[in-house]
Amino acid sequence: MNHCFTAIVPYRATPAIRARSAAQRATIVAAAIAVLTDHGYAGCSVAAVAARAGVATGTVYKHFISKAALVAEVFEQVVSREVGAVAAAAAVPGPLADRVVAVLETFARRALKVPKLAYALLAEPVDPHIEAQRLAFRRTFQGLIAGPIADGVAAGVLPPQNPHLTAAALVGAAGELLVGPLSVDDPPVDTVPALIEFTLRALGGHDAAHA
Amino acid sequence: MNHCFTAIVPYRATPAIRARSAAQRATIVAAAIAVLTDHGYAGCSVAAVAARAGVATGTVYKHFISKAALVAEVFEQVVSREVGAVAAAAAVPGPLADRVVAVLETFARRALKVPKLAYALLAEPVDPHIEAQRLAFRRTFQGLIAGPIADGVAAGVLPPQNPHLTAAALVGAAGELLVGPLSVDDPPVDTVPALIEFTLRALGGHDAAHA
DNA sequence: GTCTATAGTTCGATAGAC
DNA sequence: GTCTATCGAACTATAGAC
Repeated sequence: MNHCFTAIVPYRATPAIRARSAAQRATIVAAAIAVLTDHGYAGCSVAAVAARAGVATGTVYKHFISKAALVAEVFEQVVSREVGAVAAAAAVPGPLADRVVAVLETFARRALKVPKLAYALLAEPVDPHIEAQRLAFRRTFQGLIAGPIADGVAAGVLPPQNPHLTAAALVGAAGELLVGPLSVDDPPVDTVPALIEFTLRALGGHDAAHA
Repeated sequence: MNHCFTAIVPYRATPAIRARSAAQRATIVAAAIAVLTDHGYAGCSVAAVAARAGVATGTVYKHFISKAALVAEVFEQVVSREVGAVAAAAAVPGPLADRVVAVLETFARRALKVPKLAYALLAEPVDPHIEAQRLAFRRTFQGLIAGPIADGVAAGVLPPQNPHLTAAALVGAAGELLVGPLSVDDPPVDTVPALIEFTLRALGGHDAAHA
């Protein structure tokens, strides 16, 4: 009788083990978000993330093939969260121009609360692969505000314009406008009002919104 | 007497050699710009640049320590050229709002003429070091249009606004608005008019400009 | 998970300049 | 004659496909 048989029975993770592994993975991602929030991408070393998660550095690589893979998942989660928050703001009833403003205001206010994180997501130099995620992120945001703009144009409360182009311009404007304030320790208080004014003027709906 | 002295006289490049080397370096940079213009950053391999310059790949590394160093110089040259062109557009006399429009229109028209190159400079995922150059590039552009905006506000032809924030928003808007059109083969013809309309509305100077 | 393809980098040989 | 610039093939690492 050969007991190799038992030896070669492949390792099968029990549900408990699998759950533990998933929990550890989630802990690591959460730790990475925390580090990113506190110290930005520059301070987001694998060692720092591991320490924050209470695991060894090598453990991170049991769950992610590389730092880039970890960061990619972090970006995805954070972006999903932000998109959700912003989409909720877009769903409130009210004048169409105000919905667009609500989206951008929500986006900006949330960004200014976690400046390091927002800067990492918006502008901080990162690896090309993550850079590609940014492009997708922006496109998603554009989609969220192109709808209300198109409705506003159709309803005649906004002047004729290509909704997708205006949406792209507004997303770019919001991002770039935030980059400066996000880089300093004390973001100036007039950033959000400035963005709102800019948006209302750019939509051409300042008067229309009051109609 | 020891004739080692003559032997250890170090090699000193003659002016002719130095000029030749500088010319070759310039040739390589020009070739890199050409490749970037034709095929974007994705097609900008060292081998492709060397072939275009008519030199061997190894020769590139005699002038640049790495591909990143080459690309950094390429970016710097191209950006200088664009900044110069745009600064000239900003210098023409006329209503202040129109100067801002002229800057953005010049920027956009030039970009649309060399879409691959412009996309590489504006949005294509590149290495972090080059990414940092982009941030500086944008800040330079902001400076170019913040002046006329401030003048316009001071003169009362533009509504009250923080010129630097509006400038940042407009730069971001122009960049983001161009990303889409630059990615497709045939950029839509309405991109530049849309940018101009957007800019005039955002400045709040549509009426003021006609005054 | 392995394999292939591609791209950045390096290095020894050669040819030509001083 | 010595020394160096140039070449281009080889190496290595990484990314994407099966």
